[in-house]
Amino acid sequence: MRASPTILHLDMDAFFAAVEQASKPSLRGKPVVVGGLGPRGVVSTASYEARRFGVHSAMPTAQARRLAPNAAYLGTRFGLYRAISEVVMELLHELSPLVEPLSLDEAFVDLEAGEALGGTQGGAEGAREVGERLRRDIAAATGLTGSVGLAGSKMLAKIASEQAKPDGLVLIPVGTERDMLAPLSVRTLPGVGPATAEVLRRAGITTVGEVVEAGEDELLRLLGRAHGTSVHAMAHGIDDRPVVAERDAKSVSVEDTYDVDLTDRTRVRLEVERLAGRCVTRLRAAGRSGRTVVIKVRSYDFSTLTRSETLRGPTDDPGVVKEAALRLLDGVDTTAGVRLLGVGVSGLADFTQEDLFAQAQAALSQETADGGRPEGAQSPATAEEGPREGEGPVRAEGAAREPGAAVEEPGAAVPADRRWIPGRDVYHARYGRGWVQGSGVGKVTVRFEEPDTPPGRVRTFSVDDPELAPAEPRMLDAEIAAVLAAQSPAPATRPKSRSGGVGASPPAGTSSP
DNA sequence: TCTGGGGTCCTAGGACCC
DNA sequence: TCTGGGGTCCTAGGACCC
Repeated sequence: MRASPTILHLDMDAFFAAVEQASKPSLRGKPVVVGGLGPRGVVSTASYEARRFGVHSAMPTAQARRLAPNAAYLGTRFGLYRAISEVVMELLHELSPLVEPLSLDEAFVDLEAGEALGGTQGGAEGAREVGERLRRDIAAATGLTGSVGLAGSKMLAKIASEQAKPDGLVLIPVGTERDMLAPLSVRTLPGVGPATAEVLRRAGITTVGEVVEAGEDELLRLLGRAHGTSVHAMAHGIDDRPVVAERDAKSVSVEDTYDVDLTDRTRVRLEVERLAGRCVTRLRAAGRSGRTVVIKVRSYDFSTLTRSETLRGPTDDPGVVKEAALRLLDGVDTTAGVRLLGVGVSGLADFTQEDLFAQAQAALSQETADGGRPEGAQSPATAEEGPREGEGPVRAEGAAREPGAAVEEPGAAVPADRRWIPGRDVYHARYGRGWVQGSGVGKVTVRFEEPDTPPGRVRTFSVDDPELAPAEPRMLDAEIAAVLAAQSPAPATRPKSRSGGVGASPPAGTSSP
């Protein structure tokens, strides 16, 4: 605990939903729900208007639709959120070099490590001024609101920003934290989720004050060594965790939940291969390699198991990871039906240039020897495959394509850029820019408006109207536009025009020779 | 009303080693 | 002579977070 409230926590308000409202004038002030739109989708973010109906994050979208049938339901657009997040994070870096992002919309800043407080200031009022200025700068740059918490520790700064929501700032003066914490629910403490809260509740502990009263011995008995110690300290307002700028990822994983349970073993194997390919694509994009391959299988009844295998050395070879994943799958019974499959790699190491070069050489020579693509070679189709933002994986069993068929034979399924996901930006040759409001039975409904126009009107077209095409997101701010332009073409900004659709170039080294 | 996707950290048992 | 004992790696599962 430091002497001044110099740890800042920023939390953007209903971030994904707020971005959608900023880019869609007709949705401002209206209930908006962003998340998975399929039959098994869940809510990522609900706007404050939608929360009034009881809709919240992690709720099944089907349940949200019953609670708020008139809300706008939109798929996620991570490329756009990432671009805006980058601009916000840059503003944080102007305060201090010590910025710890927790997600796209949340970060800690250690103000003591920066210049923002100035030489003589440094006290509570200096920190408050920095926080208020930050909120103004964020609003000016993005049109969005964020809430700021300031305190002498991470935990308290985060509690403060929660109390500040929406669109506010709360500073917890150093020295007042114990009294402030005492009446709060144990769920307020970081690391206390549903399971821990239930253990504590059965022991008659529901508030932070009661945790303090229980004493450390009792907590250790109830929660075990590591957890008990941590909960005990947090309840006393003791939290010395430093703000840590950049941490290397320790694992990379990819998973898909299927709209309909998979039972066909061939299809299950095919999906595991595709997931392994996508996982390695991300691994290589990060310049990493990994030694342990993990698969995850969630059954029809939601029971979940993992199987892992540690290789003799780290790899970023898709063939090696696919083989390992399939080997692991061999030991799993999937006949009753699986709803989710996942593939991950952990035990990450940095791959050197030499390693990459040696691997490319090996792959090349093996290909020559085989007279074909080595199993390890990344096929363009595999790199290109995978669900776009806001949609689930391939719809249902039976829709399986041959591996590699996606690019060469786009007719095999509805092409990604012809699936009209609600919320996506589109361009119509006659009516201009707009966004997909809904689609079904061969029709797509588009609202023609842009961030800087008045609310627009709606028109309906055939889903294969040749004059209608997907469009890149557009935001007013020049800086956000620049970030968007820089990241395009990139997988995150899919979909785009058909000619550019193949432009999601795999990272260097993964394209086929 | 059935429950996403991407992560992190912790625990616990068995293998293996000295 | 039924049991050492500590350290490390691997595997599986679970809680938690956004």
